[in-house]
Amino acid sequence: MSINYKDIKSEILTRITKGDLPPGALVPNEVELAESYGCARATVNRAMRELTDEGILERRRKAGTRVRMAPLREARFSIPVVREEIEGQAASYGYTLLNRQILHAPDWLRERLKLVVGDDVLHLTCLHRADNAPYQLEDRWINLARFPQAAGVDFAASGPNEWLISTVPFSDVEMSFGAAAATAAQANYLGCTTGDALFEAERSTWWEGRAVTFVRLTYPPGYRMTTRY
Amino acid sequence: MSINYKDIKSEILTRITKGDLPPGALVPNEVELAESYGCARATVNRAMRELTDEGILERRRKAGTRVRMAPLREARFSIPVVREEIEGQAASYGYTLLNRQILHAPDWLRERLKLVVGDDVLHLTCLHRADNAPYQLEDRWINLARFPQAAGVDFAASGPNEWLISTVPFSDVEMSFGAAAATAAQANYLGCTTGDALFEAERSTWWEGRAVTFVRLTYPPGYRMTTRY
DNA sequence: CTCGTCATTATGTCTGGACATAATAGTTGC
DNA sequence: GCAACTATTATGTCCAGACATAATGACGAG
Repeated sequence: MSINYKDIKSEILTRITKGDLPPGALVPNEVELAESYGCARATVNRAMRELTDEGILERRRKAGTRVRMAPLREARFSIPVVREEIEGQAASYGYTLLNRQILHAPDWLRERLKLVVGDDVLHLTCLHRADNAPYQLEDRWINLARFPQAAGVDFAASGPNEWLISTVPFSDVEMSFGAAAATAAQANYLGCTTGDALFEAERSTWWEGRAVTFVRLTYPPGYRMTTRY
Repeated sequence: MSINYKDIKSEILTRITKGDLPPGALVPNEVELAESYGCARATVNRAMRELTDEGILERRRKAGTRVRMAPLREARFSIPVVREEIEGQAASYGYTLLNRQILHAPDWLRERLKLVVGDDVLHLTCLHRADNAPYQLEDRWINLARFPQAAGVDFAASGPNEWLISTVPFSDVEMSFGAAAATAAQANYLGCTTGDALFEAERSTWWEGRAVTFVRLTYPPGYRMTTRY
């Protein structure tokens, strides 16, 4: 029953929360800690490295390890595939493709995705339902200049989300959340009133410096996106 | 110039995105990989462990390592202290305490924070401004049964956020985002019209199983919370 | 055929050593 | 006093080996 890197993590964490190691304080160096815990430096190193990844500590070569001034608290949350999200709530999943067309990228999209004039995009509008009630309105734009094969896929049966996830890689993502008043079209599909406050999530995805897709997800009034950590 | 665990990570990642290792595929075991890369198993282990943490792989003892079916797409973002967020945009930060009172926790709060009937809470309402324009309306509730010292702090000069961060530890957090129509009071403080669509973030915090604080942050129309990864 | 037992296997972690690298602090030259 | 070098120091990474642990799959008893 020897010392575990997890024990060291929680021991250090206790010292911090007890005020023994206030924000900004210098944590003993790895060699000293290893000696005092009676373990190898690698073990201490792992504990400290993870605490650093978690935003609790701050490390600089030669300068040493310090407790972060304002502990960088990171919210993480997974963005599930809608279908899984709905089925996870023991509700039945429904999907409808509302609209599909190929067109030149509009100006605002060109700017967002850094596209070139004349690039074609596939524009899809889909509605996802949970137990038959509108759950999410998906406004999807796929860069055909990058993924021409998307033009040949039939999105009538399953959403572009699922196709993209299994076939298109990505490396850079920008997400943003906000609120907007429902347009007449949105209100119609989501079963609410024009002007209602809707929660909106947008995601842009790139691969090797080139745009893959942009999507705007809109939810009915009252929807909340929740995460725990 | 030997092999780095980062090289292994990106090599595996390339194999995945190239379709060489499709979702669900079994990745060679650590011993084999170590041999083929000509490095120690510990190095391969670290690469695989990090890819697992990042949601790319899935590992089970004896069963081996597999590429995740639906790569767990995680948005991570740090929740900055408002002041730092504003000053980071090269804007001047302004703060006003609008309201402060001690009262019994209302029912909805008791339920949310799992409080006991009769527990006192400190209720604060504050406005944060960027270049004098309303930036964030903070509706803060602090559990006095847990942190009685909060009652003695003067929040006139700086926000409860900063005090909490530097003095109160927490271990469990639940965050949620949504949209809501502006109430008359919110519209007044945020300089918008009643009924406008506002972006709302809520955060509940616990430490050692007991509630620390609950806060609801409301932003003026048009605000977007953005993250990159 | 089903249930429990046990060997096998891949990952999880630790050791004690090594060299690499970044950043500081001290020293030297101007 | 200032700038450029240099030694020192703490972290970053690696290695080769070891034992721990969880989960599977095969085997045997009922």
